[in-house]
Amino acid sequence: MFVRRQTMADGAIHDEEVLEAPARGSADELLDAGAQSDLDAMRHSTAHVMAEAVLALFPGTKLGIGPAIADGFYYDFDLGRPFTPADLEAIEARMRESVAADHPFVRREVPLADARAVAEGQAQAYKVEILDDLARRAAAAGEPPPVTSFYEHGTFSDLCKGPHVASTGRIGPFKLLSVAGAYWRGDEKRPMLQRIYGTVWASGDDLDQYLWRRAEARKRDHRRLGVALDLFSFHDVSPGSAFWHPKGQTIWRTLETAMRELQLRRGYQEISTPILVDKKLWQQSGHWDLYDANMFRLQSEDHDFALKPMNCPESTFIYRSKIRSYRDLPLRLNEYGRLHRNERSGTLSGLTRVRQFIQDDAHVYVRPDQLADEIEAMLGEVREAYSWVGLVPRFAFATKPDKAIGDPALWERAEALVKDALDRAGGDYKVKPKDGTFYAPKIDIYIDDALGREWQMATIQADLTMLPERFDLTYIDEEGSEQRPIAIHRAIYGSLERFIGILVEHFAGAFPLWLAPVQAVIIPIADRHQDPSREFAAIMRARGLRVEVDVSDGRMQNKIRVAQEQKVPYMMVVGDREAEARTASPRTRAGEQQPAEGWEELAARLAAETAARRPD
RNA sequence: GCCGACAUAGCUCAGCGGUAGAGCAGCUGUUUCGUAAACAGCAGGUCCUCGGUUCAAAUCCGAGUGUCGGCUCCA
Repeated sequence: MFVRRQTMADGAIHDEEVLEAPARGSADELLDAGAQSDLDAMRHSTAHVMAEAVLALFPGTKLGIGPAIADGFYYDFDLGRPFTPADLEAIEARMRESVAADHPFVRREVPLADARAVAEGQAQAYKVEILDDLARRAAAAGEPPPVTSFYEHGTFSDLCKGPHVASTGRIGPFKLLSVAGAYWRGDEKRPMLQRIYGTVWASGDDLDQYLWRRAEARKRDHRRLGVALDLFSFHDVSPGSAFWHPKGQTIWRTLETAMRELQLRRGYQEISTPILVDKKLWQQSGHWDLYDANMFRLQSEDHDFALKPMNCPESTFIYRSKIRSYRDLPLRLNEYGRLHRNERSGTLSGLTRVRQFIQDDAHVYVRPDQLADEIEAMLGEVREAYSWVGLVPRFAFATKPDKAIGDPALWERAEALVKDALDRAGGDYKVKPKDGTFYAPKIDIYIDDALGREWQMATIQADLTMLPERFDLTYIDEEGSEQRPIAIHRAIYGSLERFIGILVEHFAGAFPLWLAPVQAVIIPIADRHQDPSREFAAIMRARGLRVEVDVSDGRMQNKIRVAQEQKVPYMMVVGDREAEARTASPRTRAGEQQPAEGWEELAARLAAETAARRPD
């Protein structure tokens, strides 16, 4: 499944696992020895077999690392040139030979110094570096150099903590998937290696199912469906920025309207602030130093400006436009501001990674004693909004990163308050150390979509530093003295672009009635049914429904097919019977035929369904 | 940004040194039809851009632009 692996904790624990791992054993025994699953062990073993094949076919290749990952494995190689598709086929064939030969995996423990000598002898520079790192880490912890382990199968041997399956014959059906460049240790200043990705499963059925899931994910790809459903497009005149077509914009406005309704109920007030902002603001906020690489800058009349990458600093101008009393708080200011972030060209991707986007952003200024209640209420906002589209949020608590501004004491206080709110809201959450923003600890909200893929969506940040301190925000308390408010930054959909992209894939383009850009298509059978159809459409539109009449020259069957392909929730055929009786029997896009109803009743029923914002 | 691949009609794609093709969509005509494709005809292209090689370039080479797969899973 598309489950994201947890990142491992520190290295010391792994060293213990290494020492306890048996020299040989069944996959189950090895599992007991510390692998997350026998599947992981098998995936790791497959990576070894791939490395064996690569070394056999391309002697002198330097090995990077080759871990198991979600759904498969990879191995990084340095052979001085990229792999070709033909290389992959040859490697795969060579791997099958190794699997057929059923070589046992043998574990051998070697003192670190000896291992280093071996790796150096084989000119495996990356392995030498790994060993040196291990030695350095042990030294830093005041421990003796650890004993390392090698796993051998056939003539191949690789530095590896294990565990592995008993022999290469235990490796299930596999397939090499792709090659990609990958920097050594993810660092763009280091050499670029060639990474081969592969997948391996316990059974042929599992492999087929995985490949089917990949194919299904491709079919649901919002970039494909966005074109097919006429929602949006991208053009090289503005890379990373969507052009919204009428239907996509309808989805957008519908989501926005729903959120505005929620915000009104929760006491938010909407503001709007400029996009083009003087450098001095960004210097004051800290963005100029810490967010520099992500800002688009421009100059005019000797002034430096930047397009805003975030709305937050400007909202403080509205806060400070008058003296605030403790009675004014919480002050909830929301803004649908257009943001620009200069993402590196190679990272742009459809609607999920863009340079220009709009968030359903808000900044809520609270007294410290109000923070936990407010955050708890926001978690409720998230649950409500996500229920409209059938998503269930999960929460993660992200703490202070290394690159941060502000007084450490304030950070400590902010983290304690956020944690308190999370605990009070109940439910599980995981902790992501050092994953906060440079100005605030935060709660990140994740969902799993219909294909089980995890996405990061909303965020709630408790800021005691950037806005309150740097912009000197105050309120007057009961005693008449000045106090600092806390600023909560919060977005629920997050970026509307990204949210819609995820929804397209989640629903495979079949949006629920309340969100569908066209909610119903009325299909006249013959030309004489066009006027009655228009009359019916007018009744539907009077109820606020988004309805089209298909007056094209096609046959009814074809019109149904087109509406099906456009994933329109309801189709209403109008022929002699319907025109006469002023009724319609809706056909759903699931192919279900509903009983005939009068035009007025049907319009009222669909309008009520729309207002309910149900996710199905 | 870096590595690799790709870029042909609105869409999906074929053609891979010798004057540009299909299906769908579009337009026109015929058809007026009961719940997933009526029939016929027509039109549609600086083959991403710029430069080079060649008698000849969509095709080969180079540069640029954009898109896609990655660069975050740490023996």
